[in-house]
Amino acid sequence: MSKKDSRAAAKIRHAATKVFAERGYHGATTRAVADELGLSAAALYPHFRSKEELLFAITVGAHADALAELERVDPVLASAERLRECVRLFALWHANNYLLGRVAQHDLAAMTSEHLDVIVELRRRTTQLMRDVVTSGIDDGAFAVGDPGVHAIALISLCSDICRWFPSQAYSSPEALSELYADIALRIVGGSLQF
Amino acid sequence: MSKKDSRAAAKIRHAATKVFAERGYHGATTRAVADELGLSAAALYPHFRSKEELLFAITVGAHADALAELERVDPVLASAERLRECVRLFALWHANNYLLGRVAQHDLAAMTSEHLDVIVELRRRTTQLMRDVVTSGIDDGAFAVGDPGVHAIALISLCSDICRWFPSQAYSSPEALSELYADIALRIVGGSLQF
DNA sequence: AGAAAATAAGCAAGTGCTTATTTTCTGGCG
DNA sequence: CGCCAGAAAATAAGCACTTGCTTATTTTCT
Repeated sequence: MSKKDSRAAAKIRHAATKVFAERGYHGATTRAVADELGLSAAALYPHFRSKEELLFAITVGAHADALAELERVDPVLASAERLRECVRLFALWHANNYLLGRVAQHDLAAMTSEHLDVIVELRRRTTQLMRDVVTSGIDDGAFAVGDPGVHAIALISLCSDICRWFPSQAYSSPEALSELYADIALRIVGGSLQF
Repeated sequence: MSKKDSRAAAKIRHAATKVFAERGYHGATTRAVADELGLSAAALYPHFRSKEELLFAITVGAHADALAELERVDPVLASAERLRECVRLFALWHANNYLLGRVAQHDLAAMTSEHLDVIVELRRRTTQLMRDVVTSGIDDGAFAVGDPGVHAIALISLCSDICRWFPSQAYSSPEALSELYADIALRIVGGSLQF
């Protein structure tokens, strides 16, 4: 509960993120998480009531962080610049936090339905925000596509899949990659700025 | 071993695909797979030596099928048409076989390293083929991007992520979706046919 | 009757989690 | 500074349950 306690909890979350990302939630044991910190398995339980609560803490944090990146982007920017910045930051987050992203996307089915509801709502807001950006670009003529929904999904697929393959030998700089992805995003929606 | 045996094995693979897709490999039990067919858990073992071999059979089949779709596309087509067809068929496979795709992408870490090697090779060939398509389009001036590697990854991300969210209420037709994705693919590489 | 298939029963190992106990830390006082 | 009471944290041990898989037996089919 104190500041010390929350730092201990953060260390456990970090270790669990690594272990869950490597083996999957069900494939990872509480003993393996504790081993990562040199603790016994029982040491986790003063901080998290169960393994599933630990997963939820990781997952909700990751989704909230990624959404916060999108929400940082100023909505009064011109459509093309707004989309570019959204995709750049969203891709950047997934490259910088690829272990977190893997856990957050991979183990949704392992959560209680109450916890899953919280995650689904965060994902809904993420998709909605990306769709709004595409829609306003279509409305003001900056983008040249018909269906904002499918293009928003495509943009999110593109970025969130980064954490599956990143880093690779050829692409190990999060910043360079996210600039490339911002270019790709503008082409996906038929943006005209780069022509 | 006989025809009857391989049909029984196919039924087990199909049931396991559903159960593995729902709960993940480690979250699924051999008893749950057998229950899906109304069999006892022991009935799986004449057909597959272990749960992991069952996973491998599913995973290698899925990856080989998806790669076969790409290899069906005639390499002498014009670059834009070739890419469009590759993405259309690859996206179509992932929409039509989303359960298979989930298992094939989700549980790689649960396999033995010998089995994983086989999968990695199939994925390497898939990525290589997509990169070749992009590269030849750049070479003959049909596409207007600099880095074929990152664009091939983007195209594969786009298609393979379909099996994570498909179907949704708004997008439930594999054919319509894959046509849309073929359009998106051409824009990603700066193709000029659609302008 | 004889072959093929599936089963019931169960084993050894591993799971999440609990609890009684020990260790470690903290801060005031001689 | 040393020391020790009280609190906080971590542990060892283990419980109840589930796991993948095996084997001796029964059932099913021709």
